[in-house]
Amino acid sequence: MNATLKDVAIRAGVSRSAVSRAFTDGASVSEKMRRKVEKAAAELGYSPNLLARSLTTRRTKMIGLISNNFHNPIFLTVFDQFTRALQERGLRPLLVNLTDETDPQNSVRMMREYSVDGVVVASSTLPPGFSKAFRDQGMPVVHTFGRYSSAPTVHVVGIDNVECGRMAARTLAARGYTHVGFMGGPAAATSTQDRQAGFEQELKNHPHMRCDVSHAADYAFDAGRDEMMRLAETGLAQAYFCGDDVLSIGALSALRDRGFSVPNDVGVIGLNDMEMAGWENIKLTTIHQPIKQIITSSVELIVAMLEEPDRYPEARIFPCSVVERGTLRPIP
Amino acid sequence: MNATLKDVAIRAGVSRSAVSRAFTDGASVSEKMRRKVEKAAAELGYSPNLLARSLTTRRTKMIGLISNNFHNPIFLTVFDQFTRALQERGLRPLLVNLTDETDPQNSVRMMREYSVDGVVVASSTLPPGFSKAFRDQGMPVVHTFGRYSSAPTVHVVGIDNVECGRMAARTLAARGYTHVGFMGGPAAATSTQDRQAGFEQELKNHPHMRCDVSHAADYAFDAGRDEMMRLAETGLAQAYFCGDDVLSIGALSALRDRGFSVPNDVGVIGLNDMEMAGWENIKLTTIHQPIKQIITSSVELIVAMLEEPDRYPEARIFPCSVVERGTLRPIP
DNA sequence: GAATTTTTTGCAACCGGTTGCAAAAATCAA
DNA sequence: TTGATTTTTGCAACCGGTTGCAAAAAATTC
Repeated sequence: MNATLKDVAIRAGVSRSAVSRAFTDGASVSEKMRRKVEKAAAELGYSPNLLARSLTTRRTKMIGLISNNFHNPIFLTVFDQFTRALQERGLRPLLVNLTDETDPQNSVRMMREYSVDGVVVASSTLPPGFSKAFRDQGMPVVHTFGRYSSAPTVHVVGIDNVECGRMAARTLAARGYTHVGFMGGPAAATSTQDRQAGFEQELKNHPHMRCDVSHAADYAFDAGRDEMMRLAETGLAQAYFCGDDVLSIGALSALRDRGFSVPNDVGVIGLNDMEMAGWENIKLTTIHQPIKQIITSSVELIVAMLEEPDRYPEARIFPCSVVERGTLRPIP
Repeated sequence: MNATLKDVAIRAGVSRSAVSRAFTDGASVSEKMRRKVEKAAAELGYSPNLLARSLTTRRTKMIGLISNNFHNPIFLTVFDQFTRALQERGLRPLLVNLTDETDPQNSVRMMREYSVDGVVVASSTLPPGFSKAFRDQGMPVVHTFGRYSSAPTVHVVGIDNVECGRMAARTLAARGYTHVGFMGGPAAATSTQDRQAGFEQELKNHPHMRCDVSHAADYAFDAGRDEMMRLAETGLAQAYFCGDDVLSIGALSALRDRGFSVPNDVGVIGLNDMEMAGWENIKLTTIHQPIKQIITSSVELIVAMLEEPDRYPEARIFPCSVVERGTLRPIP
């Protein structure tokens, strides 16, 4: 059906190797030969089969992009950035949707079956062991939004969630709140655990501050809304650090629904600074996570690993900062 | 590095064909042989290379998933649904991000290079010619959210945008608005053109109604907001049909910002019924598009085409319906 | 113009699988 | 037990490419 190398070779009256060389740059071919081959190829509408090629070159130019969060709008940005950055480098993302699965074995097998050149795990909820499973199979892997560790076994690109927790606590303290709440995402998510740990740790420096802790079932609007509804029944703190913007927006919706004014009655600070956080009808005060830089860096890293698979693991941590909008009361 | 067929064959002391057969179901292998091979394979951690296999079977089990909208949150749902539905059928999506490109030739070549089994074009803005280019190359293709045509040349799954336009006009007419506005997405998008056509067509049945027309630069929050800001300067209609929910939400933000009350001063009706449209602080009246059904159907269709590539083209059109929330004044 | 060096080309083997065909083994019938 | 039939197995060619090596062609040197 589609023209093959052989067809082009016959048409151009040359050997198959010659055609192959004409299509790989850096190969030893004369100008005359290249032109002859290109002409024949154009006439036949030939384009090389990358998968057949990968058999010998051992490069498929495919990168497995694994995620388990298709509910948080932030991930649309994440996919956008990833696909573009990969495409710019001639790579293609093979998308894996992991909903509810945390056992890496299936994914590892699948990625091996497809001979992807590398794997990007884009998730703030999967445990470090997940990405480690790929490394153990000798696959280049980068865990984007993964847990920061001072002794990483796998390349991690993201933020220091513990520090973000601290930052949130400091921000609330500075505004004079004395009874605060941490509303995390799923308790099993590493990002939630770390943000909580940092938050509580910093509060120890402010002994007069009380802290409630609770968790939403998911990093999603509904989960945040439901959890805040529940809290509104049982009694509210003065201000909440929500583990994520989409949770915060859900929480805001619940608060307004219950007749509470934000920030007068209750304050909210989120994390991510997603596009929506800046919308006029939301105006969420939040901690900015530099998504774009994180992803660019992740792609650079995975590309570097293609050249140097045994690269010494590193953690690339990007600083975050508070973006002041309208959901916390001003500094007194 | 990774164990190959040959390694397993040697270890099990059988021929390579035997190993191959043990891994393809329906092949002629004795139970004894299968067990022997599986044991050796397990010991070596072998899993077959799907791409090498695809060379002879001519099936890669990869589906190209092409989209050009990574700004509309609705597409996160779209990707979620697509990846899951494909995965359930043992297929993998190879994601293509098309930002700003409407020439299909590049994409076609790329999809051929990767020998995808089929292509799903998920876009309401790309012209029919785009998906047709794949069909012309003999590739199974489904255009999801594509333009409905009574004589489709390519399989289309989606809604009747013209009818949606009419529906919006009828809804506004029933509420007694006499000066309405159509605020579309990009003028080049087929969905915008069709929605506008239906809208204007229906208004002809209501000669007392006046209609303004304008377009946002993109199907995105900012674009909707900017466009409504502009309209607020030059004079507003009583109610707007916005070509999409995310545009509507942008428009709402602008209206509230400019001090207009919705629905008292200005009414808004959107299209899509995205998750956010139901949020408490938004409560957008909109036309529901059955995304889930559309995608399930799209995947069923592309799977069917793998068996029957020359299947006669069809258009699968799903009905939409108005979801009443809080952004239009009640029927008088 | 011959000898030497460099560049270009084709041969043949290989990448990791599948598959048609015929031989071998197992099963069945008498 | 033998012969016929069915099932299982291995051989070898193939899928669509790449690549090391040696021969051929072109370029350079003297």
